[in-house]
Amino acid sequence: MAVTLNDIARKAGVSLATVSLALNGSNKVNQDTKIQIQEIAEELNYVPNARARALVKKSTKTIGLVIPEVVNPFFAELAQSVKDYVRSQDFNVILCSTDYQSEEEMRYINMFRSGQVDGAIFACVGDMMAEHNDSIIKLVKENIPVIYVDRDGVDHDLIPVVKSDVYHAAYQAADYLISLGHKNLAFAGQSVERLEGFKSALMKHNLELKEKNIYYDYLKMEGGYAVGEKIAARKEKPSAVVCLNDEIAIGIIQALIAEKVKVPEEISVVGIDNIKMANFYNPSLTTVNIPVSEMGEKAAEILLKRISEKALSPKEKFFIFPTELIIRDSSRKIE
Amino acid sequence: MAVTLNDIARKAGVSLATVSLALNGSNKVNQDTKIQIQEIAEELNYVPNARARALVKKSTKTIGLVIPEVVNPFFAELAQSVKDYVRSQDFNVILCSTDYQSEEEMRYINMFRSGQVDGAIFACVGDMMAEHNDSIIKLVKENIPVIYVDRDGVDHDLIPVVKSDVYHAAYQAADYLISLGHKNLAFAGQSVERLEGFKSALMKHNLELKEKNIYYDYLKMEGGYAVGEKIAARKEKPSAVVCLNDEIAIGIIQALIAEKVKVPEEISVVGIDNIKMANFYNPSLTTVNIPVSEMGEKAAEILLKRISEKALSPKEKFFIFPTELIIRDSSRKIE
DNA sequence: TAAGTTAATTTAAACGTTTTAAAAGAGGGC
DNA sequence: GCCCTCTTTTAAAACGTTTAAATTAACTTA
Repeated sequence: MAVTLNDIARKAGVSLATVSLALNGSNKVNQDTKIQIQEIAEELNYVPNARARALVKKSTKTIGLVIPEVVNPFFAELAQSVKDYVRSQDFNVILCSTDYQSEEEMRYINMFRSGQVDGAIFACVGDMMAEHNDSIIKLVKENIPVIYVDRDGVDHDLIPVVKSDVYHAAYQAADYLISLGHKNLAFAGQSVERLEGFKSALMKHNLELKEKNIYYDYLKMEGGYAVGEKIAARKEKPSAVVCLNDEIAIGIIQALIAEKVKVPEEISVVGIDNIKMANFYNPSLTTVNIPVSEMGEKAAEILLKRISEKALSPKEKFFIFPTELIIRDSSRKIE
Repeated sequence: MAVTLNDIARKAGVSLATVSLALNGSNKVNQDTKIQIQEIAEELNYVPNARARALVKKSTKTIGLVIPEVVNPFFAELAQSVKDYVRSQDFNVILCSTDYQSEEEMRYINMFRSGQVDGAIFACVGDMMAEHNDSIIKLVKENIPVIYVDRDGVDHDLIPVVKSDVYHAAYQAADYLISLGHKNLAFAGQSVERLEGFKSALMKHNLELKEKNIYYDYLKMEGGYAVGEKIAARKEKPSAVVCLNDEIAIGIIQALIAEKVKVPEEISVVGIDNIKMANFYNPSLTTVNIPVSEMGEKAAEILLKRISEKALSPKEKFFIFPTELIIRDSSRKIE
């Protein structure tokens, strides 16, 4: 059986309270006793029982990280950076991937209410989870702080939001393509904010947006591939495509190439995110960088701060990160 | 404040024990009382306190998953499948990525000893962590079951191992290239088992292995790129390269293309793992599939079984998964 | 009607910590 | 020897569950 404070107390001939105090470095226990107790603890290979400690301290030193999926470079990087930061503060992270299932997110919210975590980060694309915002706010009111990362359509005093300016990112991508001479632009992916940014660039240059140039399809690489095939099949093709993210862009390019449409010679394709693979893809991908690691770190940082401060309403509410156009080989001037 | 069993008991006019029994569906509490209690619990929005429950049940319904990094498609997929399985059994997973740091793995082992998890999966490439095997075995003796996934150089009765036959995978890759007429093969990456498999294929066909054709370099995409540059700079180049994994293969191809060496026309490149990107890369990557999802699910399954059974020594020890050659566009017959 | 059964409920201990208030001990000054 | 102060130690409550054992009530049965 695992050794407890009691075992040490017996062996040292002192009370269990003294042992607890000693091992927690209290200065009201005698130096000699303290050292002796620490030695015995060492000798018995004592490790404090995290479950018992969690009960009395009302804290598990664990946070929940809710993301749609880990098998997605963007969220993987987010997870990595969140984990790195909280780990430096002796916290752990429970991996809560929902696979885009609304009920699964709800299950996590309930798990959080049970006190298994001290706080949580919700990162989510789209607003399919909007129905849960009320439950999440309840969570916060029950003193489980929450941070949103890039979650659309949310605005509540109790929940800080860390986000990048994806509206601007889409604008940058489109604006850049237009500056290369493109006039017939398409957009792929389902994101209100990004689509709006895209539109605003067209508007600024008095370009028309054709409805058939918008592909609202599903978001992964396979979905991108399907869109690429559709584009390749068109008689009169757009000369450039802005994609919701790099994965979709890669899917589209792959399909275009398979259908003998040359990228970037015939069609320029631009992504958003700047995942690592964007730089290693062939052709390397022009994209708009979203500083996801910095965002994850910031989210983790403010979450832990809120956990330790226990103040219900945060002082700052928005943390917006700038995006940056990264020009590579999947885009080029139109002849 | 959060509502407790006591609050419900008071409101229902029964003892706290009855409430506990009722909410846990015990059949020794009267139907009517049970229903009444459940209604009150519902009304008060009661959620059992996971910390208290963990203390008395000596279980957190949480496992630890130790991997080098999530930002790596292979481990991301492993994490996903492990999470999916344990979640179906109402368990959670703590994400323990070590970033290849030995001390970090040790910190996790200590965390596990504190009873924050009911069991753990250690997935690790290479044997850089061999120094910890003793500590891990201690963990198991303290009744925290452990499963290894693809961890080399380990053989202990208390620890089941889930692995793929990577020796054979490398053999398959090399054997296939040789069957295409290649005679001057290179190998990239640091893995004893895979290199041995590679060698055995050469041996079988009486091909010579040149020392300069082995690139022991570091394992990520950037490392692959560096190797690709070195190969491109050689006067007399190998005609085919077998890589430790797909990421390295992609890095190599990217460098070769950048240096105007055509893949597969001049050099065939074959990976191992069959990550999703292998199918979307350009050229699509010939590789050897490792069924990582199945492996993750199996590991999770036997871990949970061991947790529930509490038997120290497992019946079965090895779970080996077959690999499969996937032929795509990054390899071709030699002229 | 007393003893025996069964069903429903409660009491109380247990899990292993932390922490507060109180007790005990040590030393000093008078 | 007594009081005071300061340091060190301890007892005990608390955290919110689960659960074995004990109690109570209601009902059978001889």
